[in-house]
Amino acid sequence: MRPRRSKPKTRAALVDIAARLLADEGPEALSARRIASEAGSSTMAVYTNFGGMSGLVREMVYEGFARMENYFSHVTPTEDPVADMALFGRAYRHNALTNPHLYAVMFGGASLGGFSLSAEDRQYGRFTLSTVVECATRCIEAGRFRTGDAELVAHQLWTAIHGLVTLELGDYLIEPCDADRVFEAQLTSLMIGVGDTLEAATGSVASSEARLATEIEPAEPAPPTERPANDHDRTA
Amino acid sequence: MRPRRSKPKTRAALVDIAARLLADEGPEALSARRIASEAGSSTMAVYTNFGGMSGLVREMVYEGFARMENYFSHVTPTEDPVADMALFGRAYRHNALTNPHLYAVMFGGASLGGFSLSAEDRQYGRFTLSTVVECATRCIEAGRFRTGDAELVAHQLWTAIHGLVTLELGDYLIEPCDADRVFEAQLTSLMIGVGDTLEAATGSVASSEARLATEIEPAEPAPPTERPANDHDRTA
DNA sequence: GAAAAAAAATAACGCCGTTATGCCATACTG
DNA sequence: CAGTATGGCATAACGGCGTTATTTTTTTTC
Repeated sequence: MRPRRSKPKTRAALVDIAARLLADEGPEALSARRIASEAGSSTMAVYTNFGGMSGLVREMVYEGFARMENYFSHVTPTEDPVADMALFGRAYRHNALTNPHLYAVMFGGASLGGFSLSAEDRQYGRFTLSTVVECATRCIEAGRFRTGDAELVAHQLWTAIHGLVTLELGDYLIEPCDADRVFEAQLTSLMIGVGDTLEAATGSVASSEARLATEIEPAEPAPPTERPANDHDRTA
Repeated sequence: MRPRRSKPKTRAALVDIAARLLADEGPEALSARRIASEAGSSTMAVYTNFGGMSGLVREMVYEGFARMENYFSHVTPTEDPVADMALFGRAYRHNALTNPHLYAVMFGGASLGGFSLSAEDRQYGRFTLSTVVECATRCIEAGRFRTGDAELVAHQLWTAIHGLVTLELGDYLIEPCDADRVFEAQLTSLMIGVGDTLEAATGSVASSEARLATEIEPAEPAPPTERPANDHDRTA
């Protein structure tokens, strides 16, 4: 005798409300009581649907990586792989600046009362890097990048841009070295650092700038992911 | 009639206990109640001495930057400024890995219940970069770095290494691209990116590795800063 | 010694995540 | 169609948090 199934409205409503609270008011507004109150339900709904706040936060993280992946999917490969790579960097930063609180949660920079992500959660989004690795491979094959390890190159670019974005979101980068300046200089330096020439890198980075507005920024926020609903797997 | 002055023991004791709790158990153990309990006093001590938890956290941040500056001060300039610069990178990472929770608090990566740092606090440690800027100037004067803006170069190196360290502390960097590998590759790439040659950068980065163990790691944790005691300036 | 004033103790307020309990709608079974 | 078990959800409670109003204690100065 299989009993009542939770009406799927509740779960989606909780996710939507949590996402809105996170985006509008930041991580401090993400409380089970607040979310339940706005959903017109009790805090128990959070526990039956997600096993606790951690589960709901994990859902947000998945959503965050889905958005990032959506932006990445709009980087169309061209015959200038280094420009494509620079565009990945711009897309990464654009995603972080568009969803700053979500980005902070994804990479632990958020003030989440106490619940933390599991190791599995942290590694969840690393698959997103696979497109970047492919692009790095094309850069190497084109003779633009020196190193033979595309995955290593992707990690170097990722960690560098992540650091800049993190400090930018934390308001650590101010004039005269504001985030825009450091970012542009860093993009070029990174390409040179892994093997490109000054001239080629400068050109490719410059050409990637226009593509941000045409290819990446118009990307809509991606449909509400509708994940396979892995309820009840509460974290430690 | 000037009244009772707080016996200075209490203030120092609170800072010491908080620092120990942060180092041993992480940011989640940093509660006014817990600290007061371990100090054998009431939570009010936190408010009279620091104006609240934010004030005490700010004190930790100052301590954190003092430790970083202490490590930086052990980077002795040599005739290979690029090796010196690489050593700054190693010192930065060493400091972060030695005081991981403290580093997380300094740059907002910590789960602090809700209290955040003021803009002033965030900019406090940027003076620490001045030694790095000087080193960048020497690199430029030596013809090793291309760009003329030493401050910009310092920011590029800082944000890149910060990103790597942040992801390393969050356990985001796993095999085969573990933190050590990415860090070593990144050090060299960064130097090349800002103008050094592959050969020169490789040599300087390699030579900086031995200096970490001899110059930086032996540096003791720096004396308990004994700051000018700016009590009562509670943050918003 | 007395008085003033700041530090610290006590206890309370309103948050938080979490959970034990119980109701009740639902979806199987017969 | 009726009965029943089962899982979602509301209620209310527990312990912990930062913070604060109130009171007590201690020190300094006259």
